[in-house]
Amino acid sequence: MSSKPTMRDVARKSGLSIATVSRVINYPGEVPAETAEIVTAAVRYLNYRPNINGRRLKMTHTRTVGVLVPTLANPVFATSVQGIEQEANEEGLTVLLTSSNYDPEREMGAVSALLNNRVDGLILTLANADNNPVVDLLLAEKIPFVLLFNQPERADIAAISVDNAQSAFDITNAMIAKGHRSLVMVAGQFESSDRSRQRYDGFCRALDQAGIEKKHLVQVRFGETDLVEPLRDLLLGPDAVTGIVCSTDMLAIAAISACRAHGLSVPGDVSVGGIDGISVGGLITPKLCSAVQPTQQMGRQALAFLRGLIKGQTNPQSLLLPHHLSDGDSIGSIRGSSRRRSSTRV
Amino acid sequence: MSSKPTMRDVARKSGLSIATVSRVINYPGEVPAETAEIVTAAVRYLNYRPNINGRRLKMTHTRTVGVLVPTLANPVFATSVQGIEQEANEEGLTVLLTSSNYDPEREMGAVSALLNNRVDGLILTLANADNNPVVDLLLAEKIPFVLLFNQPERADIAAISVDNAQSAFDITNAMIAKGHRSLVMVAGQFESSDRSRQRYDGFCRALDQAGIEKKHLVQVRFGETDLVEPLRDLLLGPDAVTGIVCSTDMLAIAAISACRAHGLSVPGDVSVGGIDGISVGGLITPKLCSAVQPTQQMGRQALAFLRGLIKGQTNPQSLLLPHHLSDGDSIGSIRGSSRRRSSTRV
DNA sequence: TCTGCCAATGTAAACGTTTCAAATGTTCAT
DNA sequence: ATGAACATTTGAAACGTTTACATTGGCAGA
Repeated sequence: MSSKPTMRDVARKSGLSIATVSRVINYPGEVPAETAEIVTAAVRYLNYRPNINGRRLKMTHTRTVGVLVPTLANPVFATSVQGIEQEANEEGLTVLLTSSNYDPEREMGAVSALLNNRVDGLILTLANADNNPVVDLLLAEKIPFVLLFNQPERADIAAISVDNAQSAFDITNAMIAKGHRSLVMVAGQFESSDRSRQRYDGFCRALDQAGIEKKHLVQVRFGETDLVEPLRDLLLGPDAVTGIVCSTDMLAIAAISACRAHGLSVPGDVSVGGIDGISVGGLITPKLCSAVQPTQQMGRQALAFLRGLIKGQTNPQSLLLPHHLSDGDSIGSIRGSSRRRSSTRV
Repeated sequence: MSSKPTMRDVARKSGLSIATVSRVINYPGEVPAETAEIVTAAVRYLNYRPNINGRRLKMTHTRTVGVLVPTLANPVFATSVQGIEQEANEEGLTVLLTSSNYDPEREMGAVSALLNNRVDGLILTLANADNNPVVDLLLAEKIPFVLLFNQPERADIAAISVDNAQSAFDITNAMIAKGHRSLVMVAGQFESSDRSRQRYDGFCRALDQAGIEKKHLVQVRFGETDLVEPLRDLLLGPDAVTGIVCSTDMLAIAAISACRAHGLSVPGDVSVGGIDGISVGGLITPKLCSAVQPTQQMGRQALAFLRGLIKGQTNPQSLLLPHHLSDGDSIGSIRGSSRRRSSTRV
């Protein structure tokens, strides 16, 4: 007997029927203690473990949820997955994880694979939530899903996010409040992230409100961490900026590094702010100023939300969680003289 | 017809048998182009997607691998999972991800859940690879598995890792070479990570070789990022250290932060070195000196390795990948005067 | 003793695949 | 015309569960 023991084997061993065994395993309460004991003894003796695939085939639901994130390399997504996992674990749900690498093309393939697995529902962070074929597919097939970090325009889609535009608005304002008038936003490419665009909108709104005309934008491929060249002109050129607003903390950390590489100090010469609130931001020097979102909590919420949808709860609601500005020291007051000196130095 | 279309539906629609449909889907080459066309038309028309659970039940293998990591919050593991995912994706394998949160108790539960899913094999990063009940279970059940980051004592277990002791030895030596004689290692608790212990061993070996008697050790819970108190005495006390070797880069970043909090500069007053080589280490100031392991590559390798075992390749081999020291500037030459000044300053 | 009821257990039919063995058709040399 | 050889296709039996329904037996009430 080399193959794995099945329920039938347990039944034979315990002299009971396969149905009783099944009941002992799934509804322990509905079976007399003695029989349960016999069965569990056989289970232990044979080292039996239920084949979940048999169950999944029979049952209408699989107690499995699919998760799609752009990448695990950015701690903001890794942390959200942690939250999802925790909550899933507590509920005895299995998580199927995939990543798109920010590639809209791969999103469909990944979701397709998840659907083939007959997941009960999905948690997705999409490149672009609006006009997305994946969203259309899911709606058409009536598969419950929750968007995470996306802020779709349509109101009938469940989504958990912070207010992206407002986050960017706030961090930008924090710089403006310190006297900065010449700012650039460093953002991931808009095609790869609607968050990027929304955050850029918030950045622009803040500048507009302050009556600042000049709006610089530097876009980089996702995963790129070398900002030395992309920022050269804006840091050293004739109309050099004094503040860099980054659409993610990862970019902010890279921006600080680039400033240093150009001989500029942060926040002495240039101020830098980020968005996301990844934990490492609080450990580096200067401590990163960021619009912090409750990332892990958002993951948990997303799963809780999804469970509701799976249970049949209708009318998906979007949830905008509050963000807050962290008290870092990567944003400083403008000091015209210091900035001039360092920019002429090169 | 609200329920999902099945293969039977496709067969009916295309006027062919269910067996032919199956063949078109699984072995497209072995079927005349015309019939294939008819079938795929029906598939498209019905929006049919194969139910993987049906297949998994019938087949002996599931084309699914289970992955267990301590946490995704540490980029070193997140990155390795990225590597695993990439390779799995290319092979059309599904990844089931779980995390133990460094808790040995939870390892068994997590692996058990993965086995219930009938994964074809496992990639595990265990708290402690030696005398581990999970390892025993897997060996007993003859489930292929590969350890990642673990360096087990037994030679008959497949494992992919760098040489942990040697990594620590090298980074420690780098400090000694700069004149440091008073060193501490900051490590995660040994019960939660055999890597920690192995790295501590390497640290000790380097000190021994240099004839340094005093071996300081500070152990912290995993996930802990506040080292201000744990390091207070060793940074400010009478026999303050000049160098901190950390068993992970995350700890190293936290250690640098703690030094700053105590008014000490890195590397001016204290040198700090890490192990792992997480990417953010290269972006912060000072650039982190670290014993770098090819994390993502290790993930890919682990999966490639696992595929071999699943295919029946016997005699699992361990693989020690090379590490290298990164050229950072968190390790500086000893400057007795400077160190004294700053330590008396407080 | 019989009836009816209830608790405990068992029987058997799915669930959606894959795949072996068998059936059907087609081609071609004889 | 016959049948061998082959290319296609099909029927049907698993795979390991869950669960509606049937069966069993014990026991209370008459």
